[in-house]
Parts: sequence; C-alpha cells; structure tokens
Amino acid sequence: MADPITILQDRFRAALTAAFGQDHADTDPILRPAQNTQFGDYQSNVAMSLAKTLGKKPRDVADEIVKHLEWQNVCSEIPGVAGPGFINLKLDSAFLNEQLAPLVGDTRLGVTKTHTPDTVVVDYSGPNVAKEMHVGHLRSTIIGDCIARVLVFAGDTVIRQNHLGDWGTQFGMLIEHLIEIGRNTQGAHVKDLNVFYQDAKKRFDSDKDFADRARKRVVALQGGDKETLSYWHTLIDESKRHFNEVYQRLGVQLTDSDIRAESSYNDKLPGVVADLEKAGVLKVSQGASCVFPEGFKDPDGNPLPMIVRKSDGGYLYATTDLAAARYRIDELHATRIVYVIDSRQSDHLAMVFATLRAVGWSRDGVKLEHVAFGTVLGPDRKPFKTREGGTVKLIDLVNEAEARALKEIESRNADLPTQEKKNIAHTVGIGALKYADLSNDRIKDYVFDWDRMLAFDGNTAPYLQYSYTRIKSIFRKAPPPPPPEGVTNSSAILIVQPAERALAIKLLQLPGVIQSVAESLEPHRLCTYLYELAAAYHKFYETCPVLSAPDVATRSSRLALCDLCARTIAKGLELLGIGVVEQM
RNA sequence: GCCCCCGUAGCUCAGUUGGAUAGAGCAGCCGCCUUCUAAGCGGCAGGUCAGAGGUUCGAGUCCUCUCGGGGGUACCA
Repeated sequence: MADPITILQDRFRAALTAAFGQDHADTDPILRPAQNTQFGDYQSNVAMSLAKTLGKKPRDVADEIVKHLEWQNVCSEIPGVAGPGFINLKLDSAFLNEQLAPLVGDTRLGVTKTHTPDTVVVDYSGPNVAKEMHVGHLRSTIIGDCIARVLVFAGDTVIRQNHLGDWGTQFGMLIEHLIEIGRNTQGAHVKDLNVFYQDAKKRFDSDKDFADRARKRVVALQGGDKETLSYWHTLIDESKRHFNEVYQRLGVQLTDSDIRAESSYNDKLPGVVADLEKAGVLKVSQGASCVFPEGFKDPDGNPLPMIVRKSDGGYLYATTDLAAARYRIDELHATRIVYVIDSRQSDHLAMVFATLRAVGWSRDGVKLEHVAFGTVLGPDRKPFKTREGGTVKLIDLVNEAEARALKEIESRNADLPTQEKKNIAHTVGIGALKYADLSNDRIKDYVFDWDRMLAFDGNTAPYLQYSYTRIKSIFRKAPPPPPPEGVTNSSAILIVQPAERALAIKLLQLPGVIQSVAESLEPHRLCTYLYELAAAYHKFYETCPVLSAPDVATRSSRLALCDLCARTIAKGLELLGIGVVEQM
C-alpha cells in the first residue's frame, strides 16, 4: 500500500517493540491524519492510551517512542510531542515523491488487493415481479451496486444476487384476474401489469368470491398447473425486461445471471423446516411451525416466533431467506453475505441470522451483515411520493434527472453538439441521483432534493465531475510533450508547494479509504474522500499553474499530479457507479 | 408496553471507530477572472453537538436515564 499510514504503522510498531518489548508488537499505533495541518500531516495517539498500562506519564511514553522511531526518510523532521502526548508527524517531500512515483503508471492507484479475500454474496435490488420499480428500490439497487464494485476492486470474489420477488399469494390474485378479464399477458407492458395488479388487489379486497378463486389459483400455481404457469412466466419475462431497462439506464451491473428469485428456493422449503426440526429448534405454536430465536419478544413479553410454516402449510419469506442463506453458504461457498435491505427489516434479518447461527448453518467465520439503510423522504420529511401522493417510479426519476441535467448543460454550455449534451446530461443526471443517495450515511433517512443533488457546488456528483473536466481541459489545451531528454522523467512528481503537498497526501490516502469502505460497507466514506480530494485539487489549481509552470520539471510534475488526480476521481466515481465526461 | 435507528450552524450534511480550538456546502456579507472551464478560490459571520448524569488523562463519539422524531413488534414481503 502506498498509503503513508501503513508505512508509519510499520515504523511505529518497530519503535513500540524496541521501546517497551515484544508484548507491544501488535499494539495499534493509533495513527490518524492530523486534524489541523499546523500540527503536521499525521499524528499518533498511542502514547496516552499506553501510559496507564505502562504506569508512566504519557509524554514520557511519547518521548520514548520518538527516541526509538526511525522517522528518517519518512518525516522531514524529528516528530514533536505536544499536548498530553500527541506525536506529530510531518511527512518529507522526498518521501511523498517516492510514494507517488509508482502510482503514475498504476491503474489500481496504489490499492493492493486484500490478502484475505472473501467470497461475498451481495444481495441487492430485489424488485417485485409484475410491479414497476419505484423509489423504494432505489437505495438497495444503488448502494448494493456500489458495494459490489468496491469489494471487487478490493480483491474479494463477489457474487451478486438479485432476490426477485416472484412468488406469493399476490400472483394467484393477479393471474386469476387476468384470466377472468380474458387478458393474455403476452406482449403486455409492465405499465399494464401495474394497472392489472391494482385492479386485482381491489377485487381481492372487496369481492369475497374472487378472493376464494384467487386462493385456489395460488394452489394451482404451486401445483404446477400449465395455464397458470404460462401466465406466471410471461409476467416474469416482461418484468425482467423492465428491470433490465432500468438497470441499464442507471448503469447498474446486475444481469439476468445474477437473478436468483424467491421461487427458485421453493423445493428447498420443506427441507428447511424438516432440518430445523432435526436440529431441535422447531416448535408448533397456534398451528404454525416456528423458531424462537433468543432475545426477541412479542408485545406481551413472550418469546417472539419466526414463523417458517403457516398453519395452512404455506411458507413465508423467513423460510425462503433461510433456504437462500444455505444455498449461498453451501453451494456458492460464501464467507460473507451482505443484505442490502431497508432498515425496517432489521428485526427480521436479526432473527434469520440468529437462527442460522443457532443451528450451525452459518459455518464459523461466515459473516452475515445487514447493510441497512433509511428512507428516501420528500420535502415534507415524509416518505417520498408524487405530488398526487402516488408511488414515484424509478424510471421517472431517471428521466427527470437527465432532463434537469440537460437544462443545466444547456444554460451553461449551449455550444456543444446536441448528442454530446445528451450524453453529458445522462452521465451528470444519473450521477447526481446516485451520489445524493450514496453520499449520506446510509442508516439515516435523507431528503430528496433535485436542486441540491444537481448543484455544481458542495458535495455532489456534478462538482466531482466538473473537477475532472477541469483537469481534462488542461490536457486538451496542451497535451503533455514527450519527456525532455536528459532533463527529467515525465513521471517524476516533485512536491514543493503547500497545495501540492495537500493534494499529494490526499491522493495517497485512497487505499485506506477503499479498505474502510470494504469493511464498513459505507459508501459515503468514499464520497467524502472524493469531495476532499476534488477540493484539494481546486486549491492546487488556483495556486499552481500547470501549463505555465516556471520550469519544465515543475510543469511535468504538475501534469503527472493532474493525471493522477483525474484518474483517482474517475476511479472513485466508477466505484460509486458514476461516470465522468470530458467536458461539461 | 418492549426492541431498533435517528437528533451536530437558519437549511442539507460530514466528523476517520475515544484525541488538540467540532468541519463542509447552501442561504447572508466582503473580496479574487488580460492567465489551464469563476460550475472555481479566499475571507467574515453563524454551535449549551436534544437534555441530565456516568466512565476516562480526554466524550459529538462509549454506558444509564429523560425528551423529541421515525420504524418494527404471530402466520404479507
């Protein structure tokens, strides 16, 4: 890793062992970027935490560490001890030059692949058949796609799983309705399906006889009735077509091969229940087969059941989730499973996880994680709806994002060719939409606001994309000349100015950021980093002329720095699922 | 009732897993384009980190309680 922090870590560990013995070989040096640059570039806070166990004064501990620290070639001066025992570190410019040099030709930008790769199943998107995708699917789809991209880049083996909702009583209702109105679904559009679904639901709720026939239709579906199945298949085909259209517009990497729908676990469900019984955790309560995972209570304070088989013999999503988890662990050999699902399902998932552990289906070391996220809110701070109070369709959001972006481009750079403007509007609009979702801490709700997400200032995709075009503009104006013979290597970076320093240090921090996102599964950390990087670039841009640099070496160095920065922004955005444009 | 999540500047949000004087953007005010895209940069102003205790050398961050908001809580997913 090029990240200075890893090198400092090694030096500190050595110093700690030298100073206090082998026991401290694994002590975390608690290295952090300095909060205030007046103290330096990095700081170690280990002396304070160590003081107590060593029975010494924190400042003495700090002095001792510094005495044993090989700071030469990394820091520009002997680290100072300040305050209660902070060790302040100022990086040597030559060290920065050295660290940056290998990044110049490196497509991975210094990010090495993890030494302990997981096989990660990322479960995300999961829309429902026969319904149009809506704003409720936005976050899972966007966040999940980002996480999958980041984990791939970090070196894990990633298996995307799109757990389509293609099964359940609602299909009996829908198919019965379609048959009764004499409507063949062949060639029907998903928009029609939405309407059919709503009509069927109305009838189901108001017409008792219809409800009975719908229930019988469910039985027919489960029993493999040919006519019923044929309807069901056409519903699925049209729905997939729709999903793929939305994914394609959004630039989401899911394909048909990632689909593992609910129904694909149907034949495993009886086995799940039978095995739960074998494991001795199954109890029948009020006619339903249940597991009572520890730590969950119902409103009366009694153990809360997770029902795996209804009193009528039917199965529920808990059963399917258990079956899916077994498939992922046993057949996909997952060592980590991440569920990118709405935070409202945290209790449900907690029970599923508890059950998997209790019966030993999640072998030791299989990490089960709920990547929970909050709700998309409207301007009234209530769940986002259309002005009329209806569901916001995802495809409408995509269209509007592009339309609004086009208007912005039109007003700022009207001279570009029409097709070019459209392409830019697509990349900028979708980027804004996604970035707005990813840049907030995912656990929190966020307020959906077109103006803010499409703003070209602040922590937004357009600001980052603009930073990229600003760099590209330099290369367009004056492509880098071949390295002047005997003067310098074109890849050599020479850090001199404070703005160059700040930019250089930011550029070197990418590996740590990637690692932190891979662990925490919090994409907003990457957003924050990119925003800081872009801001550092703009400051550099203001104070450090590139093309008219004072000498050839400086010019060449700054060009290399620009190129590195452009590639880092582009890579970061790519990991978020967002593109860049050459001009905007 | 019980459980989970959230509460940081007027607004929208960060805060690197406990570190120094809590940071951005917007909105407001003041500056900077004969020079690589001013969609930018610099500056001013703006805070009892919901509140109260506690742990600690040190708390926006961890623990307890209170208040406020949201969600979940037996056969939908």
